Amino acid sequence: MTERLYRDIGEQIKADLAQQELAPGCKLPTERAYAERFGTSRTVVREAFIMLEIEGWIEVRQGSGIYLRQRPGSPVSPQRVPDEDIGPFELLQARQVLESSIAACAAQTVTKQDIQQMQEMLDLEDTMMASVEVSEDADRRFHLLIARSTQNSLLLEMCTQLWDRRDRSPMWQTLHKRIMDLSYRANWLEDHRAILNQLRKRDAQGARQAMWQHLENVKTTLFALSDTDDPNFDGYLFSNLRAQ
Amino acid sequence: MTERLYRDIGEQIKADLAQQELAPGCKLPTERAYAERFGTSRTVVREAFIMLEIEGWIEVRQGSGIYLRQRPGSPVSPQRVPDEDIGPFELLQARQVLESSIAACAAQTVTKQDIQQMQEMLDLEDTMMASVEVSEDADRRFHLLIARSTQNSLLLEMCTQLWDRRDRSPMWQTLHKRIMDLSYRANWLEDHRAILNQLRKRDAQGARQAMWQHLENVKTTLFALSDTDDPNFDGYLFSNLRAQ
DNA sequence: TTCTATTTATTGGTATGCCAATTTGATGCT
DNA sequence: AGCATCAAATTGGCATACCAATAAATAGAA
Repeated sequence: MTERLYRDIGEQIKADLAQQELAPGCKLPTERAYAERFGTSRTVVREAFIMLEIEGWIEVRQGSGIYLRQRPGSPVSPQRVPDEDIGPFELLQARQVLESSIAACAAQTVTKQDIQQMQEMLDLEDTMMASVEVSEDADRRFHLLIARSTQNSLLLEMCTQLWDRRDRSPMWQTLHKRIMDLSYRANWLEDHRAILNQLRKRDAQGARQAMWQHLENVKTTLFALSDTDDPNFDGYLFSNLRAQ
Repeated sequence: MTERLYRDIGEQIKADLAQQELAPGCKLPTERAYAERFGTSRTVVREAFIMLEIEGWIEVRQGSGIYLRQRPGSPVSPQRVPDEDIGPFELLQARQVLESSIAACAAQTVTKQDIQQMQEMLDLEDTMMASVEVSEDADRRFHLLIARSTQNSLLLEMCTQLWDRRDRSPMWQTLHKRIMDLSYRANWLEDHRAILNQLRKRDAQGARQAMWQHLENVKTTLFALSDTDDPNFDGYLFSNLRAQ
C-alpha cells in the first residue's frame, strides 16, 4: 500500500496546529514555510492543505494566506475515524441510534409521495429477492428515503455517511456474503413493512420502535454469524471508541 | 471569494462518474486524460482527485491508476451539502434528533469519570459565564462529552460534525453575537444541569427528553431573534432540503 | 498631516518536466 | 505449451518555475 506523502504532511500540520492551540481565524505559516520545514516541495504541502480544506479545518485565500476555520484538536473532538477501525457492531449501533430517531421524525414530516416511493422499494425487495444486487440496493434506498422524508438535509447526509461507511468497511465484505446466502432478507422485509406501516399511521413512537427493532434483528443476525474461523472476527465486531 | 479550480474540476468529475453509473472497483481514466479533456494541467486534476479521495469516492494507486470505491450518485444520496446552504434551524433540528437519542444511549453507558468531566464543564459554565469564549467552549465540550460517553466513535464523530458545521455557518456569526449579548446562557445552564441529572440517574427516557427540551429552548430563542433587519434572515433560517 | 494612487513584496494558483512504482507483454528457457 | 525474466510503456508522485491575486509599503497631492 502506497502511503501518500500529502497525508503524512497533512497529519503533521494538524498535529502541529493542535499543539499550538491557535485561535480560529488566525493566519497560518505559508506553504513555502511548511515546505522548507518538512523538506519537501511546496506541491505536497499544497496538497496537504487541500486535504485540510476538504476536511473543513482551514480556508485558503489566494494572495493572502491560509486561515484557521475552527479550533483544532479540541480534547473531545477527534479527527475522522478511519474506516478500518470501525466494526460492524459499532456501525449498527450508530445506525440504530440515528435511524430510529430519524424514523420518529419522519413520521411527522413524511408525504404521500414519500410513502409511495418507499412502497415501491418494498415491492422491489419482494419481487427481486432472488437478486442480491437489487434487493440490497432497495434496502439501502428504503432507509435513505426515510431519512430524506425528514426534509432535513443534514439527517440525510449523516444517514448516507453511515451506509457509505458500511460499504467501505473491510469486514462488511465478509459478512455481506454470509448474510446474503442465508434467508434473513425475508425477515428484514417484514421489518421494513412494519416500519412503513407506522409511517403511514404517522406514529412517531411506533416508527421509532419498529426501526429500532429492525436494526436489533440485524445485530442479532450478525452476532449469530460471529461463530467464524476468522480469529480477528470478535475483536473487530466489537471494536469501539479508542482512548482519547 | 476565490473559487478554487480544483473544486470545479472535482465536481465535474463526480458528475461525470455519476452519469456513467460505473461499478465499484472499476478503473477510471488517467489524470492525463482528464487534464486534456478539461484543458487544464495535470496538477489541478490531481488536486481534484485528492479531494475525491478525501471524500472517500476513489482510491489512488501509484503506477496503476485510480479506482472507484463505491457507487457514485445514488439517487437519494447527495454529495456533501455546502455549509452556506444550511440554516440554523435545520441544523438545530438535526442536533435535536441526533443528540436526544445520543443522550438516551449515553444514559446506559456513561461512566463515573464521564459524569465527573461533565460536572466540571458545568462548573466552568457557571463560574465563567461572564466570558463568552469560555462558556461557549464549555457548552460545546459538554455536549460532545455526552456523545463520547456512548463509547461509539461514529456517534461522537457525527455530533462533532454538526457542531463544526455550526461554527462554519455564515449565519451563525450573526446569531452568535445576539445570543451571547443576552442572558440566555443562564437558562441553558439549567437545561444542562437537568440533562446531567438524568444521566446520573441512568434514565434513558429522561435524558432523551431533557436534551430534546434543551434544544427546543434553543430553537425558541433563535426564533425569537429572527425579528431582524436582515432581509435574508427568514429564508435562511428555514432553508431545508432541496429538490433531488 | 492625511488621504490616495502606485509601486513593490508576499502568497497562493497553475503549468511543465522528470522520477519512481506498476503493469504489460515480448522473449527465451524448460 | 507453460513459465520465468526482463524490457518497454503506462501512470501516478514529486519538484521547479512562472503567473495572478492580494496585501503592504511608499510616494505624491490635497
